[in-house]
Amino acid sequence: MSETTSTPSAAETAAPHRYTAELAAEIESRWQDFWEADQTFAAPNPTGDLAGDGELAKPKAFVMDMFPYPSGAGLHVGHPLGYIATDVFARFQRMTGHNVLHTLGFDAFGLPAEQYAVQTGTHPRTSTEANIKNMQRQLRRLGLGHDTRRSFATIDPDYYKWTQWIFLQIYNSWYDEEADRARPISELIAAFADGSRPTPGGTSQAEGSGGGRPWAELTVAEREAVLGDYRLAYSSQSPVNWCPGLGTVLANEEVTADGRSERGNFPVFKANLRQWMMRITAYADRLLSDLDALDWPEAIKLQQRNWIGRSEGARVDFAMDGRDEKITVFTTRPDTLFGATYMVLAPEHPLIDTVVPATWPEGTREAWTGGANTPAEAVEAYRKQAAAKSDVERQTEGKNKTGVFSGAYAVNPVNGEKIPVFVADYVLMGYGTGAIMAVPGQDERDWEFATVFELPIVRTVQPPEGWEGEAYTGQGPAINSANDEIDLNGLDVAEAKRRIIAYLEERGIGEGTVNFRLRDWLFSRQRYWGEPFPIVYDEDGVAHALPESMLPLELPEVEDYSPRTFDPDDADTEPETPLSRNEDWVNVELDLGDGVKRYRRETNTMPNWAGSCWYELRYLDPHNDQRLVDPEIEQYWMGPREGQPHGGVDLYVGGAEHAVLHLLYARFWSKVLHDLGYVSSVEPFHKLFNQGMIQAYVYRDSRGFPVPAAEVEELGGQYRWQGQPVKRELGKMGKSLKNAVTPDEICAEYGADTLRLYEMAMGPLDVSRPWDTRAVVGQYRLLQRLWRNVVDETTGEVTVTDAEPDEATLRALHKTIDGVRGDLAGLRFNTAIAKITELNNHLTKAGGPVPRSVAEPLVLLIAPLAPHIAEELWRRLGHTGSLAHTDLPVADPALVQDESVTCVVQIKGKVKARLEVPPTIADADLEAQALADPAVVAALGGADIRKVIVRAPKLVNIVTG
RNA sequence: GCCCCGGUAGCCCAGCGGUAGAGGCCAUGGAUUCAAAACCCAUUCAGCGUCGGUUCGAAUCCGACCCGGGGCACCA
Repeated sequence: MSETTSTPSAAETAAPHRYTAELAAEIESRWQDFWEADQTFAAPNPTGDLAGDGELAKPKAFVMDMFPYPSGAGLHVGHPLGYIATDVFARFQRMTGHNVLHTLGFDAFGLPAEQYAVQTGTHPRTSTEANIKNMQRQLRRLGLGHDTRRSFATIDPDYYKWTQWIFLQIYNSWYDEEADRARPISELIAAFADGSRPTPGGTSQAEGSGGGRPWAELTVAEREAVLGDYRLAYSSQSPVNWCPGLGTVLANEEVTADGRSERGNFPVFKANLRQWMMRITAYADRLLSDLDALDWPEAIKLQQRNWIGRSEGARVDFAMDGRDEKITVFTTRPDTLFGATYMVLAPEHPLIDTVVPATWPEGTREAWTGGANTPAEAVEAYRKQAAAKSDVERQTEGKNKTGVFSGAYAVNPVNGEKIPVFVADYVLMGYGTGAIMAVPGQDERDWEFATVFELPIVRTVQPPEGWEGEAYTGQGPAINSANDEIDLNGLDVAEAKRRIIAYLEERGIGEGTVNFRLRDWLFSRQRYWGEPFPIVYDEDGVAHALPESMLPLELPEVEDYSPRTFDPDDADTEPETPLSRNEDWVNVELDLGDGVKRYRRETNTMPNWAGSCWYELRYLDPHNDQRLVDPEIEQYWMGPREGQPHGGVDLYVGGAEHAVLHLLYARFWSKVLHDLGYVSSVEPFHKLFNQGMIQAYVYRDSRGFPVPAAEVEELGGQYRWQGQPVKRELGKMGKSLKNAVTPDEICAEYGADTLRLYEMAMGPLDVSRPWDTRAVVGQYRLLQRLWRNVVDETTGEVTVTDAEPDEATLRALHKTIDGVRGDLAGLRFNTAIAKITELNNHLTKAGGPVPRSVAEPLVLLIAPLAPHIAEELWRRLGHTGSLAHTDLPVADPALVQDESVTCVVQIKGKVKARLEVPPTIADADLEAQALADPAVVAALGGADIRKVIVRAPKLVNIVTG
């Protein structure tokens, strides 16, 4: 050991009891151990294995984070921002008389975990569990007050047993439109069986159908086909998003606007595949209307509303010219029906094949034929071309309208005009009916198409005077809209819609209707690392649900768990499920109630959203092996109550990137579980808060490559790395940008309390801001001054006195108490810290020993933010046990105001004098005092006073004539 | 193109009709030290993105525009 390290430094000699990083580390690990041993944060349930000793007299508070993927990269300082915030809030709630449930689990299935496992060549479970351990270590070091008894990971068989169980409930349910809720499928079967509900005929999209025959006469396969059209989870053959680069299909929500996978940014193609779907569309209306009573950021509500995309309009039937078929369209502008001069079918529209004539009709324009000899050839060529295009290509080709004439004509039902039917890819099969009536006069897209193909344009809404634009989509009186039976001319848009809908309904050729953009949720993935479906197929290919007794259906151990991925740009590929490679697992003999038979297992797995769709419920009752959650416990923590009509978690904090995906899916599952009577809450999350992102500077060299940010030096506004100039930009924090800062580093340098304070003090929680390691020291200094206000750095003795604080200190304390309570309740942690700092600075400046009656409330106030140092000081101040459940001080309203306030006297808005006055001064007294002030008299110079505005006690404004 | 959110000191941010500043960083000066770091004390720095309007009074309310960030985007 060298001399320099063995000899204590002068500072250590002078102040051996100073709050240093070493002392902070010692205090922090000691209190973390104490909390764990003491189970300080264990929240009692009303009943069950986690029930407490007595009555749960306190109001509850259920605080939650969006749980993390256990990434192999470990945490950087941006990750725990939300976890610290919820911990501060939870601790605050605990100190204001609440029974607080706060814990954290892990969302450990899914693509990221699997990809990481593939990269590192280890089994997903091995790497995932190691990552979870590492993350738990990092998080524990931050002093998060979690009820660790309630933590779990979605990959735990005890957990995913219930994920599978919920899937079965959804599978075994249907949506009763009349009752407007989900009901068990058994009730539907009973209704079919006793004839109280007729079996549907011929509408099934599945092979075979009931065809309206009595239920008793249907085969098992036929019955299943009928039920498949009702089940809330069903398998169907339909166009889905196929992503060869990921080797799996994706939900619409996982595909970006430019047709790429949200994860990995690979191209996505349309492919017709049999996949599992969730009938989320049945809940479209409720998902929309229930948003209103939620305490969510407006931006998120708006995104959900847009995604659900409710639009009111009408269905209208157009008869085909000379044929029996009709084309049904959806339009939001039935009032413009007289202006419909052509129609368009989506390339995938099933009617195309039947309506295309053998030859081009007389007089077909060359430009409409796409150069083909027959309509069939033209359509076939166009469909091929459209199918080969990825959504990316459709996007990059912009809004140039393409299409081809089908050779068929339809008839406009209100004016009898023969109008041509086109096939064009600007109409999407997935929206409305996949067919439109085109009204170029009032629709920009139709106008463009009509221009390209020289189709007639009829305005049916009078544009305003001086209108020089093309399609007019605004309000105005109807024109050119009358026949012998109806006259819309002169009516405004809304009234014209009403009249025409009534007209269409009378004649049975249309009806007012509501259409949604939302589509059913594609629920199967061709991956290994997900929940297996509890479904098997018999020898006829009929699906059967596994009974609850066979759950959990565990993932088999396989040699090769990696997904089959393809050339990302090769649309002509098909997914292959990893589980299908395992014949021993796939082929089973089971007794499902009618003797032992051979079955094949479903080899798809569930998407990673499945596990996060209901985890809030499992936190409540994590060890229950009889039900997913005890109803009494669910009612206690999440049930509807005053101000929370739909129930739900009291505070849910997470990133805004889950605005649609996770939050929409979780809401959907909540509603199903509610309808089926398993939970009392209708919504999972009452209050949602989106935290901002911690950004970081990225420094790039002349080639544009990131250089290690920690090694960059700043010289007079210039940034240099190893002598060479580098450019600075603001970006995300991460290993690849060489700017990651880890919580471990900051904890080692300053301690967890400093890190917590810094992250909370950087700015409002919902705002993104750049990380600045140099600035962290500011919060460290605060803690050092706080420590020094209580503990003598030289002797380690507690220095507080029993003397009464002076008036100014007392008022400062109560103002701080008042302000901090309000700020913590409102998640304004940055201003709460500023107020605590202000009080602490006041005490530092006052010098001398701090009165106990000030030091103790100060320690309590900072406890939610910097819990370790607060616990330590509280202990040194003579208290036993933890302060975690001690009540925060309450401000005396009489002491919240200053003794005197400065009143500003303005003349015509300009400050001319200042007066020290009591805060309770009356308007008249203040006015008199202001007018008598020598400076004011001088400034007035005898001018006429027109008006005096008094806002006691802060302001007097004199307006002169 | 449409819809949100935001532009206040060199930087991060308070203030959201009434004195432009709560807090922190940085910088500078002082104190301390044999010296330095740390700690302590003090100070500098903006007229609130731009232009109009409302008002006795606007950073704050309203309108238009500019800049930055986010979302949506052939959805009939």
